[in-house]
Amino acid sequence: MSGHAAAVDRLRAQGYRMTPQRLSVLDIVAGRSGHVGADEVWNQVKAQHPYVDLATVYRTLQLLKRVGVVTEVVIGNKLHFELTDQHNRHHHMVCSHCDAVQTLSPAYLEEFNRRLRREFGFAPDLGNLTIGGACAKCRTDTTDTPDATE
Amino acid sequence: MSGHAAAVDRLRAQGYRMTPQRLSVLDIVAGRSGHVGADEVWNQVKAQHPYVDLATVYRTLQLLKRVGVVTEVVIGNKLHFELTDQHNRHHHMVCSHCDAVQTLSPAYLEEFNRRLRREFGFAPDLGNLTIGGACAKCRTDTTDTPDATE
DNA sequence: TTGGCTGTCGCAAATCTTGGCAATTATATG
DNA sequence: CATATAATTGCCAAGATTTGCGACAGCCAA
Repeated sequence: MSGHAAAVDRLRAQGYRMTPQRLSVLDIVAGRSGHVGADEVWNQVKAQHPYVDLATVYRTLQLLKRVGVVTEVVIGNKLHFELTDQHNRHHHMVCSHCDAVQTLSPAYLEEFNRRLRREFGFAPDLGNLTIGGACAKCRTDTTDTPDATE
Repeated sequence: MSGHAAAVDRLRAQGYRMTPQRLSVLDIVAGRSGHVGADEVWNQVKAQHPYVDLATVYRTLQLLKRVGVVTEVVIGNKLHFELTDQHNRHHHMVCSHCDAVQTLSPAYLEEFNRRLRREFGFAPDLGNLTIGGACAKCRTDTTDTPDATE
């Protein structure tokens, strides 16, 4: 409940409104420690508001993402979302073999971030950065060591 | 035609076959300096083989990607592909406002790559890395400076 | 309060991508 | 060159996500 007031403010500040549907979506994402799939969010939303459409859930998640309240993580072919934690920002390493997700401190990319801004004027949105690859476990499991790693 | 022989060898070496469809897809991607959308590939493939299915194009592109012949770039919500240039590897910076694409030397991520392997045993597939964000032009155009940049 | 403007929603259709399955074809072998 | 076999294709449909649109609701001005 605490974080919701802030989210409402953020929406209002940009001319958006807080609706029951949006509150519900926010509740569900906020109620998780990790990330949630869009479909999962929908299922839970329907428990409270059976009439809510899946499109609304998607739109809401994209909205919350745009406003900075939630963060999008691409896992496999599906979109997942998690509450943006201002005090514990992190990136994601997703194993393309087993879809396992590890978090990564932004410290690892600070220098990189600065260089992109300085040298290209490009402001990377690393909040949405997801790094694909092979996790330690799957690397030993598979015979074909992916060397397209550069 | 020159690069194709190498591609054929790569496929054969892993037990795959070279079919007219695959050759056609390869031709088209190779005929571009930049990246091509899957649909665009399909349209051009159909000019030569009208019966080819879109699914085949997607499967072929994924195959060529797996073998390392082409590289996948996510632009907007669509998949694009380009010929993998062994001698000029690069990453992509995609502006989320105007979908402009800039290339980035892998040198910028060498240190990062090494740390991930060393500290996590995670082998990042940076060949597929695409960094979203706001390009220099769009940053000045937009009023809402995206600070969710971390 | 009454309009009017704008943001939202539900619904349906469209778009992009992937998967199942039977028919077809590339390739090694005799 | 004919044959066997496994890879590949086409076709179809499903899954995931986005978009267009008409209806509706909140909010500000008069």
